[in-house]
Amino acid sequence: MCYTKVMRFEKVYEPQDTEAKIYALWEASGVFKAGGRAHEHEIDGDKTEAGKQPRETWSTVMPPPNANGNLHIGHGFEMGLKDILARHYRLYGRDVVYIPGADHAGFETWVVYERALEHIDKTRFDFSREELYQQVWDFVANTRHNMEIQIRMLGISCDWNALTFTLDPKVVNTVYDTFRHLWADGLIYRGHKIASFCPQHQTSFADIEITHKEEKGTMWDIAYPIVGGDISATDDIPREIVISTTRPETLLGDTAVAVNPADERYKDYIGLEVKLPLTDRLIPIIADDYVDMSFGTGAVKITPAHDANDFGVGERHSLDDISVIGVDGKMTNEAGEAYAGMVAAEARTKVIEDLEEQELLRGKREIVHTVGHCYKCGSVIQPLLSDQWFIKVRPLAERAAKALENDEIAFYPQNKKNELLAYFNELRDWNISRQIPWGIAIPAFQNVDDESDWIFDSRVTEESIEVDGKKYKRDEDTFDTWFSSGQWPFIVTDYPVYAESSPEAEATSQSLVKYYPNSVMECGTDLLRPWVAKMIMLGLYATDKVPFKEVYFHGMVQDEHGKKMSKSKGNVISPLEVIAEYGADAFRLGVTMNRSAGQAQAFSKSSVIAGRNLCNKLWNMARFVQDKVGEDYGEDWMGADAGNKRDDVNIEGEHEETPVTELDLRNPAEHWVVAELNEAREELEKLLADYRFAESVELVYNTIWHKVADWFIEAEKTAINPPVMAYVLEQCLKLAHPFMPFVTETIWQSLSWTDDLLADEKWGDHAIHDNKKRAEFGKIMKLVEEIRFVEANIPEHKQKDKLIFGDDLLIAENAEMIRGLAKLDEVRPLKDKEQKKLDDGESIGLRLANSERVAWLDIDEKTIERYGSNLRKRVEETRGEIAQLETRLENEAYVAKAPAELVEESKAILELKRDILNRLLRELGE
RNA sequence: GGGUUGUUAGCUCAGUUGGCUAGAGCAUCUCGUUUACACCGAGAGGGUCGGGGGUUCGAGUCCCUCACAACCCACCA
Repeated sequence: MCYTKVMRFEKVYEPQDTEAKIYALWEASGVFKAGGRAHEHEIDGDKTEAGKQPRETWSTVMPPPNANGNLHIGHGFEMGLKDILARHYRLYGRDVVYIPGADHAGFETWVVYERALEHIDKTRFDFSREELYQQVWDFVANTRHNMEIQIRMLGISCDWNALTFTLDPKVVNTVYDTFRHLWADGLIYRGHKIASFCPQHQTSFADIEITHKEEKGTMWDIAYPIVGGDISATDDIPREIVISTTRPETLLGDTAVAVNPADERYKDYIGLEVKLPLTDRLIPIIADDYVDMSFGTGAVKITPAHDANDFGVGERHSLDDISVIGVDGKMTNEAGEAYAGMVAAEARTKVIEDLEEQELLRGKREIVHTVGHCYKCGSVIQPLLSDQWFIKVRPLAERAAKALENDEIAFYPQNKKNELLAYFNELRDWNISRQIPWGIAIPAFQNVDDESDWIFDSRVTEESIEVDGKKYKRDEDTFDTWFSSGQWPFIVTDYPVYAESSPEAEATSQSLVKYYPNSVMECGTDLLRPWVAKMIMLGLYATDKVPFKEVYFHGMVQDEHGKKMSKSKGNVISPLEVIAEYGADAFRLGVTMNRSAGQAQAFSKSSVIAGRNLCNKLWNMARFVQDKVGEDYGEDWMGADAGNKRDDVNIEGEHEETPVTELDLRNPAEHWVVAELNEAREELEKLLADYRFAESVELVYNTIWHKVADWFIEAEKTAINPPVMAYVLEQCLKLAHPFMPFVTETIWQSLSWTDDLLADEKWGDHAIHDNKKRAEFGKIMKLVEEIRFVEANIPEHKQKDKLIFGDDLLIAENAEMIRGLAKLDEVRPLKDKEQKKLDDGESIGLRLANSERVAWLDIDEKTIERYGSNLRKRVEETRGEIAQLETRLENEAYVAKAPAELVEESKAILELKRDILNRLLRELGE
């Protein structure tokens, strides 16, 4: 492995020039592999060696992005967040794995392929399942690795060796295992019931795949003539029953009319028969509680084959079901000659016309109702009676709910737990079969002589098989993609399922078993129900464990104006375009800043710009440090040939960074910066443990820019101390690396004294500071700020001032630093004659009163007067603050009830403010 | 019809358990070529925290209520 020094410090950081090279470096090194490079060289040694404890693991899996698609901004966000965590925990020496995935995207890809078929005037029905599968496979082959390249562009530190494709054999095998176990446990059944069909795609959907939209529609009142019965005896009761419907075409499949048993209006009708309009059939009038008396006419047509509720009614009353609409959305032969072959919408018009002709239409009104649509093509969903595979979901959902109630999984934000609980509590049986060929074939075969005889068999490539002398025909359906991806965490870690063998027995050196359950699942709120819920249910079922210990939901990234991004609106922002313009680090920072868990928020370009600026700032800081430290820096501990050694991996584990033990902190600024960096690191650890990403970015930004660059580097310019500068830079790079990996690594590779990879660095020991010295720098900062304030507030004041100090050791010891920071002409002690003037009560300049220092700026009286008005403003402010504090402390209830420290603090601040006021007044000569 | 979340500076958003002067980035204004950085430095302006009420010594934060917005769920024909 060769890390040739290819990087040079250009004036401006150009991410486009280096990102790909840096990623290649990482990937080749093996740092992203499960456990990192620890097992490859001696850093952590052999785990079996006595005394060595296995490192604590940290793991996460990627929601597999569509293998053939392009990453969208949500992917970039989600992967960026996980990458922050992965890199962060590597820095802490954890045994980390971030497992990538690639999704065959069953339905999505199928839709695209079907469209391509249309172009060559073919349909799916022209081919066998195998042919179609192979064709789709070839169709997507050339774009198969599209998104993998894009993940690299984002700098994601995932273990490519662990990459799992959703059609990999191990996925299929485990999915079959699960299916078989569910079957054996009686949780799989072949359901003859209403399923939601998309007539365009000719497949059924799960409830969750249907989008409901409010739409205007028409409700028709239709008269069904009553046949027979003795109701004719009374003339005032009409010989018809009027029902209301929005879907008159389904009337052809009616097998009853229902009324509420408690409905006085229809009491006498129950048990009678009506003639179903447009047909010759007689259907009964039945009573069922399901009917809402207050809605419409209080009488409902019952079409068991085309409405889920009606199906239920039909079951209760043993009604026939007649399918009048087929899977293609067209009327079937059952609908009668006049309608067969028409699409449902046409049939509706014709039915209305025919009813009108027969004078059976009694009313018509416009209403707004909700209609289910295909989430992909927008077609109106047809509820059709069909045979599908279902999972009895109650036992799974109840177990999952219990795990949630027992807090086995922590949720960020917390309220998502309740949302999920509500979902588990209302979840109904899950249709897991799909009528598309691109997916995992369902391993089930049906006895050709006995429709009800289904067997499990994984020989899905055989169209028919023979078992015990009986011939079986395979099911042509495939699994719902969520059924397989719901098993993702234990599939990708090869975790032994159904307790067939112990996890310990399975664990080999290459095994990822120890990474299950995952430390965290991080994904968008949109995946709560379709994915996270399924993973919890199936994870518990297959492994007896929750699949992850914590779940973090990020909110959806909207466009710059807070609108949902969608292709149809044309407001989609591509992460790749952002990266091309600003770099991957800037993208990652920008998208992470200003966000909180679970909250949908607008994409903010200005945040990306802020991120870009930070990269540049850090870059230039590094250039400066390298320049001051010199090319030879580090030779004394790396050996004289250090410069040449850069060309090889430093596998001897020698010092690759500034040895902390050799650090000699020489001035207050150095003590201060060391303390600030130590605190930032501790704070960062806490923030990330709570998944407070935005605040973490802010912390890093603020530390690097407003602490290290603005104060430490500026202070250091007056007294260069190479080891400390180098150390501070290294700490900054480590602090920032999880958030902006490319620029920090590029810098690491460009510095003369660092070696190996920043991505494989650990937080080592940190330097020790002296608190008193640190506090001194705080005082120096206050003084400098006051000087800057004074100078900025004197109109037309351009000269460089001198600072004169009296009996003030702090200024005396740090005169040069203060001069540099405040851009003063000179900092010098009081001269005798000035002391005399002071003794005589004369002015020697502007007394700096706000910072508790004995010091003056040599400004003449006229200038001081000009400054006076500003000073008076400050006096007023201070008086206001004092008044506020006094009022608070005079409030007996406050003093009695507020915590003692708070009261003490208030008192202390009051003292300080009074002191400041006195000085200000003195400055003004009042 | 139910449920959830939100409404804080011009814009995009932070603000964990109520604690005193509400923060950041970007934008704006003034000044500044100074040993890295104009993708820069120094300084400044800008908020009655959606309206109203309540609890509390103290409310952006808790409670009630109203308004508006977004999202999710739902079998009303």
